[in-house]
Amino acid sequence: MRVLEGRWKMIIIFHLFSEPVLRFSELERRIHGVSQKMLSQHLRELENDGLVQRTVYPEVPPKVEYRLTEVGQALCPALDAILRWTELRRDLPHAVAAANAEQS
Amino acid sequence: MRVLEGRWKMIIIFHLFSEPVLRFSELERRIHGVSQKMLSQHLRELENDGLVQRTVYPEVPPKVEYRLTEVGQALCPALDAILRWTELRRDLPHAVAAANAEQS
DNA sequence: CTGGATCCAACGAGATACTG
DNA sequence: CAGTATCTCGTTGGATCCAG
Repeated sequence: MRVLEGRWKMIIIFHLFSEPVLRFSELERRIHGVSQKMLSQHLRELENDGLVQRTVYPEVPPKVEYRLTEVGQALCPALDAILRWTELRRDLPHAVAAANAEQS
Repeated sequence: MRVLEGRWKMIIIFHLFSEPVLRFSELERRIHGVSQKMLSQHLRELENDGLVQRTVYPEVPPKVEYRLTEVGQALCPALDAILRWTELRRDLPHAVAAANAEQS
């Protein structure tokens, strides 16, 4: 379960979910604020954990594609559920604040 | 979404999911390896984020109960999906390893 | 274009001791 | 019982420079 730990991992997977094949620079552009180091590091970890497949095309200039593996795709329903939860959360933050206020 | 970041947060929520009301020491016993510091710190953060409700009984000895808020409970389907995914992952780690081996 | 290497700051997390 | 206070250390993450 610690496979998902890391500032950008879920975000990377989200992007590879909505856009099945992405190159390094495309991910970099889509994920605002990520550094090259963190992107490649997280991609390597996700690859080692079997969530992401890395395909290298021996060309000049180099071209590398990333896509989710079968296991990675199996995660999508779960991440979708989390995404929907975050949206739900924004819909009723007042109830939360009110409950906390009452409590104290 | 960073609300869930932290080594023990998901685990805490899992326990409050299967056992709706737990005291501090009960959580401490159930979560193997957590320190008091991390437990109370994560519980405070979860409380501030509106996922966990903290109830103090002004008794001697002190008694504090933790339970999920409505928002916290809404997370359970998502966490369940993740849990099921981790189990699925253990069922086909061979396919992953094989794919990696072929790739390289 | 796709990174690797290096350095550094900030944060997370554990161990330990102490308290109302 | 339910924490807080420190200290320390390892890890994470960012910036920058370099390379095939």
